[in-house]
Amino acid sequence: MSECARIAELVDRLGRMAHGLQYASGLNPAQWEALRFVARANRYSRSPGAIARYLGTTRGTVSQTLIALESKGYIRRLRCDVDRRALIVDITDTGRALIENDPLCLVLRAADALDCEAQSRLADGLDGLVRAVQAAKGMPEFGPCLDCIHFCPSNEDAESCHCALTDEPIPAGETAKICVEFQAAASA
Amino acid sequence: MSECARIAELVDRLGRMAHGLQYASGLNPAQWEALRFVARANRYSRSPGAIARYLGTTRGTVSQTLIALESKGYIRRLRCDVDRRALIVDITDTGRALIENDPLCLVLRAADALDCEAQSRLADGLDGLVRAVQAAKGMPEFGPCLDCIHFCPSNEDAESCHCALTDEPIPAGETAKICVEFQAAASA
DNA sequence: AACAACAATATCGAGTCGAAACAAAATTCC
DNA sequence: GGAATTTTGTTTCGACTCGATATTGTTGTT
Repeated sequence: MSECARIAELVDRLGRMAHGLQYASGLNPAQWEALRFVARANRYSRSPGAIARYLGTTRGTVSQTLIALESKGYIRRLRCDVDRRALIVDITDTGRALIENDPLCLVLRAADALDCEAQSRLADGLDGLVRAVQAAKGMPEFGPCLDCIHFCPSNEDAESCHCALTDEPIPAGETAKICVEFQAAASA
Repeated sequence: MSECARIAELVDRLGRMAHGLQYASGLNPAQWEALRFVARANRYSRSPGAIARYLGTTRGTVSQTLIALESKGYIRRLRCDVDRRALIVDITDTGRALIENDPLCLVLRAADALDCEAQSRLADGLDGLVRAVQAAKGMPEFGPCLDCIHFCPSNEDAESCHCALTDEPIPAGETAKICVEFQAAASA
């Protein structure tokens, strides 16, 4: 069997395992994935539509996933003042506490056992795969402001970076969060 | 962010992508995964129970998945003569043809773009992850007869290997198939 | 100001999932 | 040999997913 076929099989297997692990704490995989995203996305990206694009699913499905998460008390859905069609999703304290018990931490701990060198090689390999498939299927990229082409770091003060797209300042705590509008900057 | 957390995130993302890709040709992810397994498993491992263990799901779910696959004409379910509770699942010619269009081949082609060295490092890294998580969750391993502790290669003739567990001969075409009873042989 | 085009989300029906209850066949234990 | 136990697959049920359609809000044009 070629190395490629082995990789495809392992990806399949790992995906299935990750899927199974995420039936935990009364949530299902889609709910865990949405909650995780909400915890890591910046305020422009916490809408049902953006979540759907990130998860590669439909807005209808996300709508129901979020209703389920809200009824369990892990998120809040607030009507946006500027655009009254839109919803802004926020994680609650209970939700943040739940994330601490993320079932995928098991994968994380498994990765922890590898040596440093192997870790970064594995991460790079995975990253290449993800990018290649994303490109092949025309999926959006998503990434943190820090690595985005629209990110303008401030010269004077790390507190006052801003986004060239929205022309708004980016609070210090938000620069590492995921954004819908992400476009990879030039270098790797 | 630590390298480990990046790995966990990429695994999550890759899993979600694989999930989404598998809504294709009128099947869903569970059906693709079951069909793929049936195509690769030896005759002792093509039962609903074994499929459930492989996929990390329940027998009830697999039962329904198989009924769906049979109604679409991709598999057959035959009552076993020896144990009349058991079913043996067989892939049909239509099913075999469908597998040629496996949506996960996209991942395979993405892996193809990597250079040889990177491929085997990625495969080894993934393999380590899969094993670690399997061990942590007490999941069964699954593997081909060739790498199994019960496999007895024949001295005289490659045609007549046999299994020390069932004490039956293993046809030549079956030695690379996946088995429920798999136990990894000593060396890596 | 009216109207059309567009965008964000909600709703609905068909199909699926996991868990638990169930039935049938095989095995174990007296 | 026969009752209890285990194993195997199915059925049922409530919750969820998916994709299509409907609803509601926004924006641009005349």
